[in-house]
Amino acid sequence: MKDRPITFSIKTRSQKSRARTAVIKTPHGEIKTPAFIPVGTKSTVKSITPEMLKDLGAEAVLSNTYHLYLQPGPEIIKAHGGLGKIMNWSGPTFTDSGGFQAFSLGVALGKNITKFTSSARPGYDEISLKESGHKAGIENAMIPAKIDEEGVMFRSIIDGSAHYFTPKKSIQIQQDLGADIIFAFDECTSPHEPIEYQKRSLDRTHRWALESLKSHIENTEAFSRQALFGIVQGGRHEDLRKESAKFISELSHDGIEFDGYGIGGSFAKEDMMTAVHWVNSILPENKPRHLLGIGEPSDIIKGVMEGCDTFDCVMPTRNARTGTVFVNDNTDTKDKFAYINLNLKNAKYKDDMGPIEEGCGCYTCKNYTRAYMNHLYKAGEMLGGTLATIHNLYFMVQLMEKVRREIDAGRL
RNA sequence: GCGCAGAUGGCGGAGUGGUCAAUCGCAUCUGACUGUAAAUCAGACGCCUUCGGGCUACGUAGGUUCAAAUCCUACUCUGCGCA
Repeated sequence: MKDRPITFSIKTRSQKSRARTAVIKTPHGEIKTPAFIPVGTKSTVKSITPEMLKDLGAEAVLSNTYHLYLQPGPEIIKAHGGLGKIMNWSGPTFTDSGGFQAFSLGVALGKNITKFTSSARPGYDEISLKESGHKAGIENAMIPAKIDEEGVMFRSIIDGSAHYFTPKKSIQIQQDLGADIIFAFDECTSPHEPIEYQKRSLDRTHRWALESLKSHIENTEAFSRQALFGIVQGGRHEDLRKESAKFISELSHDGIEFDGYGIGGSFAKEDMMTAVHWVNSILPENKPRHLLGIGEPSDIIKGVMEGCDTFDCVMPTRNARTGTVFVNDNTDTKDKFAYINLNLKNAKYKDDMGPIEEGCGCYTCKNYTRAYMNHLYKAGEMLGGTLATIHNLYFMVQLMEKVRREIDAGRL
């Protein structure tokens, strides 16, 4: 394993938890970890420019293979010189493999299912599942993602055309897209699948991991400039999670292993960190661990303490567009990371002359009032989404900076 | 003044004898959002309720009918046309 495109240098290891601070060096710059990676699915972080993204302090962007494959197509991105070039983002980039879409466009579609279940409300999910699935009126034959042993048959969400994704295909597309860090093709299972299915799926994901690794190594040019992360699955089951962590961390081809690891899949919110704990007990410490699709600030803190280094999530950007912003809660003296959500569309903000968050250093808070934000949403003006996205991402950046400070100071 | 058309919930606008507290859209209020089919989606939206139901409503006032937002009469108002 020499001359890999990324390096991972640990700076501080916490004595109190599994947290660590480190730096991931990529061909396009450094990422100080723990870090939050904003999601720019279709090669744009929705509603903001790369300059805004840079100004608010973000260090990297994560895009999606499936979406970019369908539109504009990998050849167009390649012709521009890659993902970073086409979107005018000079920093590090990640691409997700499209494996998550096997879930989000498959069993989850239209059914109000997320990757989280709730063990606190047994039976609840099954009921809402049935009802909402019926309500969505999606015929089984029309489901836009169907999984078999070799890959996933996607029905384009744009024009209905059929596209078969295999691990090899996902990797080839990701090589064309040219992100610094790419992910193995996996299956994100629904939390509602029984253990038998989780088991079968895990075997499949493991086979796909090997194929992904082989496909990447085969392309020596791409291999030399792009790091590949393997993905651990296994749902909520201890044996499966541990088996997966062991398999993925030991997997090699021609003596070459993954450059880092993604932790994916479905959880119950209450025991997500238990699953992450099992996994990180096994994953090697000297490589970066990315917790896929997480999350909410409180979840990220837990993930950091369990030894995860990078995180991506649509929550800050999506919530911003739908009117919800994160605000630090300084009244909570016990939790230094306490925060609350404000829904700026609420009537109570229509004459609120204060900024989203008092003392916040973001562009939005320095220049605009809550009343203005409320007005923008009510009027359907897209600037509302833009300004709130700036605030929420700035919040995440500040949160991670604080997390790193706390770890370096030996307090986390 | 005459003729024609029309008056429905915050607004627009369906409904033309019972299944209408009244389709739908907008507005409003609230909630959701965790590897983005998401600048989206869901719920509430006359009043009261012990959530079974009860009450008041479709310009106003009468009338017909077992039953009226729907039919008849008068009135008020609005629009258009003619004087």
